[in-house]
Amino acid sequence: MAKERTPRQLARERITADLIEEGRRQLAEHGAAGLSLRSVARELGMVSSAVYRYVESRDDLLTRLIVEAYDSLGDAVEASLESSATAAPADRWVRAAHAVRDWALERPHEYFLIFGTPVPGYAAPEATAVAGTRASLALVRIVVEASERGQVDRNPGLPTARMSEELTEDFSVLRRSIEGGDQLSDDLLLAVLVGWTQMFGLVSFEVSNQTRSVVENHRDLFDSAVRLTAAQIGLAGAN
Amino acid sequence: MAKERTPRQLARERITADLIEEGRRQLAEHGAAGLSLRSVARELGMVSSAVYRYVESRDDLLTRLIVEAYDSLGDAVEASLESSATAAPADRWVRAAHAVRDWALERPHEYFLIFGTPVPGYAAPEATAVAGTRASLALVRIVVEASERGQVDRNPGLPTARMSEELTEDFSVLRRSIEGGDQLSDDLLLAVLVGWTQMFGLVSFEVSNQTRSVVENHRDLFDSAVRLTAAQIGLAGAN
DNA sequence: AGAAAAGCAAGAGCAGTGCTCTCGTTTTCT
DNA sequence: AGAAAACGAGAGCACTGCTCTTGCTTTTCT
Repeated sequence: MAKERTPRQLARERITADLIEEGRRQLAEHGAAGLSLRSVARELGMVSSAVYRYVESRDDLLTRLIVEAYDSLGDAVEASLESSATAAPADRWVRAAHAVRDWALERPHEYFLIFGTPVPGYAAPEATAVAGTRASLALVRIVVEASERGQVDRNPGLPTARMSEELTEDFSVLRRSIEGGDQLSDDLLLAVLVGWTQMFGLVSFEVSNQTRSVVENHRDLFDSAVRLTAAQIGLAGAN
Repeated sequence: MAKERTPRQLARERITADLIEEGRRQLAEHGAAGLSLRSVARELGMVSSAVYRYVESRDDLLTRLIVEAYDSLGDAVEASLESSATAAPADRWVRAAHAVRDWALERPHEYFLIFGTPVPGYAAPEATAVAGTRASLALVRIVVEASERGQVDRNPGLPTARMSEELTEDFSVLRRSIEGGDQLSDDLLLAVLVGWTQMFGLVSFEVSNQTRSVVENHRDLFDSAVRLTAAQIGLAGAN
């Protein structure tokens, strides 16, 4: 019961990988709308019907590319997290945010694949749901770890907002799904969610060129913005 | 030299309007990817080549729909602004934000047309740039008017973030392009931008179902979130 | 080892798309 | 009234995703 793979299986794996690779190439160049199975087949020197042996449909290929993109983004953010393990929480937050932004600017099409318009008839399979949370979880972890080290200082001047009972109930559930989530008070959790959505909102705006008439130095704006959200969360080292 | 329109011109206007109307219908139902000129023609009982008398291309039709969407969103937010003229600034902010959210949830496809993936070969014409800023400007106006009435209270406890010289220079330019922009200090302007991107970020997440596993009561979360950003901006009436 | 089964590449074909061009017809302008 | 412009219809091109059939090869079962 060894794990020997027959030549055919090996070939299959190689061809499938080539397919995805070429798909990723075309996606990066022309965007999701410009990804064509026929063109992928052509580029790989096979006839169009042959690719259906390896990929169920165009949507299937797209789904794999989405998962890949999620993983790639997750890798980038987690790498940032590790490299900043000893830094001040606020700096960790800022650096992780920059990791997201850099990643997005480098691969706008892949970013849109994740955070843009749900492609064709959408309904992104649940497969993506797992991989999809890595980047977000990484951001949360910064706050959790900071809190555990007593490096979250929510002084009384920090603004808060009232929440409905239903929302605090939701927060209880959410907290339980986060490792070390009991570190996060309702106020803190809300601030984190706000910071989280703020960051992705700004990245989205920038990647889709929606901030072009607002500012010239996008990087500086982003830096100050996430630095501000770090302060609003109460992360130590924000000033 | 009266402005009498010939029957043909009248028919042209009517048909063009019908075309856009049917396009909007299909967009709302199937999304931008599912918008087909041939299908629009079919639905209107004309042959596919005929629509090219009224619309240059598929992208042209899409562009008109984008402009329409921008205008529709702008209308919605400005209407909210007027209806809340006498309310506390923080409440105006929250209500305007809900206007955006409600609008987006009602027409997700049109929302994505504006804030989602740049459709096909993107390069949204400059025509959209004008209409595009209305909703954002409305939010800014809330803060400007609040400031003019002395209803912005940036007490010393409010977090801030340092900015580069280039960014403050950008802010100077930006300020001049805003009516009453001299009301907005650097810190305030940054807070507004952060609140602005936060709001759209959260709406985007919700419309694209990215918050499904985070919370159940999305409306409550949104409400508390924008209420918090109102407080972070320093709008009076946030507590 | 030999037969059956499964996997595979290739081609033809279907239905759909955006878009162009031509050809009569109708409307408008001079 | 005659010239010019606008129009609807149709055919056609190049492209897409996807299916089905046809032979051939590899793997697996007996």
